[in-house]
Amino acid sequence: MLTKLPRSFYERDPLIVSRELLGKFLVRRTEEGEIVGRIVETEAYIGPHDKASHTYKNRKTKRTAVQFGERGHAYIFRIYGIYHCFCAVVGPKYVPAATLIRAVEPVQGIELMRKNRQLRGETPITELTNGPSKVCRAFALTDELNGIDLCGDELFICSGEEEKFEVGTSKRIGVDYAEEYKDVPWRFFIRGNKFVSKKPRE
DNA sequence: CGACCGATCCTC
DNA sequence: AGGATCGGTCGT
Repeated sequence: MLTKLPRSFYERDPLIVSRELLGKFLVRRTEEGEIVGRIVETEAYIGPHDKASHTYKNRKTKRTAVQFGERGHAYIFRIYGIYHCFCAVVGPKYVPAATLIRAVEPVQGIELMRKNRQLRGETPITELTNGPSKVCRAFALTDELNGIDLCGDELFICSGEEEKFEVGTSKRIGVDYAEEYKDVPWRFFIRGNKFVSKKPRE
């Protein structure tokens, strides 16, 4: 039994929210069916001080605007021209912050995920959603869904039957340019889970 | 306006 | 190890 997370869940310290999103269920409803994945890896980006964040120095642009709005909305952005990343806007009001969903464990709608990924040939299930842009492909998350309310019915996150797990932390992936913020332990993952994107060095 | 580059992934 | 591919960002 899945219960949609209330907005108050997102309106807390970004590091707490990022950690507590582990084990929760990401749900996407499309015309073709419902897709569900268990979140196994997240990262926190906390403007305005975090040099890895798009909202560093409170940079407010067309792209980053949703991070300055109501908590609990989707921040979806394009990366390397061809991929997307999906975050939940989190934190106290007026602090632009987001939790990047880096990996999920497929739970439901697995064939639809495969179709959305447009992969040729057989791909092991562990390769389906073990990275932020793979999650976006599998869950059909594109620019049009940027800013969508995660308290709505198209894309949302639920609590449910939570298996017990240990939380691991590490530095974030792909932000080595961020100077004194490049090594902060703001990546969270379920220890030992097969669907985590990269072998963590804790 | 031009140059540079990225919260990535796939193929060689 | 390198390429895809384009909008954000910043310097001229």
